[in-house]
Amino acid sequence: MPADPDRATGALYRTVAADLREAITAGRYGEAGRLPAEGALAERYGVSRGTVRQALALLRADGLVTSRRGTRRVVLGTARVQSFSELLSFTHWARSMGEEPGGRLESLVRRPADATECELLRLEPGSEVYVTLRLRTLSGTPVMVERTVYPPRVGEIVAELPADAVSHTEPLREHGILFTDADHTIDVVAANTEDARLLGCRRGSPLLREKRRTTDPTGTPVEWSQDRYLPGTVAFSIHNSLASSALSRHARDGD
Amino acid sequence: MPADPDRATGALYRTVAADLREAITAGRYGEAGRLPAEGALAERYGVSRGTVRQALALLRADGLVTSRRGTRRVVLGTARVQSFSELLSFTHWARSMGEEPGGRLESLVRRPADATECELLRLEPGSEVYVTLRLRTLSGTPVMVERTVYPPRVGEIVAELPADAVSHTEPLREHGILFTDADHTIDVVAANTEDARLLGCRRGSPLLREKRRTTDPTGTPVEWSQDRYLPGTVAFSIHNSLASSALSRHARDGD
DNA sequence: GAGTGGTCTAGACCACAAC
DNA sequence: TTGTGGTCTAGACCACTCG
Repeated sequence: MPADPDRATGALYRTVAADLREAITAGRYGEAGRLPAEGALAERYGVSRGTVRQALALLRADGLVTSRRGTRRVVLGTARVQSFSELLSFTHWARSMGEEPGGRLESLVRRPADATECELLRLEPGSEVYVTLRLRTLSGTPVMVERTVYPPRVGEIVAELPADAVSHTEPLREHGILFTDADHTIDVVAANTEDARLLGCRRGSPLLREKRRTTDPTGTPVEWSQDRYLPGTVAFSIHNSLASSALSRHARDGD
Repeated sequence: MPADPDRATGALYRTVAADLREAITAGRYGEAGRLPAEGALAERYGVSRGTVRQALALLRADGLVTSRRGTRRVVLGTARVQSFSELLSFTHWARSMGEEPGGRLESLVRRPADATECELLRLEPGSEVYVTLRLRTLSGTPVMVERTVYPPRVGEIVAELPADAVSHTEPLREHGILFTDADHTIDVVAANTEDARLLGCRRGSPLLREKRRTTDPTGTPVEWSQDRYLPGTVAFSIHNSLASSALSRHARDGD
């Protein structure tokens, strides 16, 4: 049973969105079919037009439907349902695909943060951070090396986890650490000696790198991570439109 | 003079959003400062609260501010302004960075579409497509190889362009071909013989690949492209939140 | 308890697409 | 000309955070 973020809260517009999403995925409006008018949907669901528009905004952001003044909305494609949580948690993601996630904590050290880390985690100079190095596997096969830097408040909790704990984001959530916003940067990097040893590839061979900075609801950074994937194991997908674009392309930015 | 998507239309909420974005970027609310309440902003701008909320939704989608029930919004970071058009057009993007975009059309052929292309461009089996191969440069240095497949309607226009035309999206816009939605997939691929020759790298060396399918306002596909970048030249950035996530991670998907 | 953002309503007018 | 989505308003109530 897949999680359904649209029904996460009791909000009416989420219910409407979930229902429409289901109908679209089931092909009930056709491949490139047109949706009913907003007014018609409002009547069908017994809600106001504003509520229907909130629901449709969710679907539009996901790239499920278009929206254009003057004409009905058109079905663009079918859903790629992946919750924010699935994206941040390797464990959650793997399980949602039916794969068995594994991992090994290679090291966990506590040390003073360097200048970059202080800036990214918004810490006072000289603060200590907790740094983890993990090897991640899918069904036993090495897939990714993960280097994460935690601020003290979060690192203290991570340090208490058993070394063989598979998921780390779940225990953190139970301790009241929430992940709500993330900035990702994706590029290619050459494997260093450590990467090569852990992943079983050659030093210098290419890896897909995702750098990620995650914050909690108050805007306080809770983690800064650098994940390196073996080529051919994963790909990242993004939807994008004239109306809303959270994706951008940058010239080379250092390490 | 940078383009300002927020002021693109005469919509009030875009004006408000542009103003707030400017204030945030100028640091007028501090590094992790709190925004005024929605009601206060409504009064300041002389608009209703609903309009203020529309404006704030734009900033939230860009990862500029948080939003949480019960407390004021918090400034998350400063703007990474990049329009949809900058993202799709190599030429537009390069110029916005102050670099000189260059390019060379290596080949343009017209041939029957294969099964994959028919599906992606939603064409009848046996339809013809136009396929281009371009080398893209920044200030004379090779950066990227671009292979694009166009449906007939679009390809006919591209085929008429002079071989030394730098931009292709701009002429297309003038011919009434609009780009409004795109799906991107990012991964790593090994350079083939052709890539290596054009980019001046070794065969088999890693390239950052972006696959992209773009549609117009009616949902009709207008291009399918595969761009391959030399490592260290570009990176892709995405913002993401519990409220809206257009990003997802996939297990290896074929070619 | 006071302040704040989240949700919902009912209505209005406009800009645009399509017939 | 008709129908559609885009924009805007004014007001209401609720859920939540914080002191």
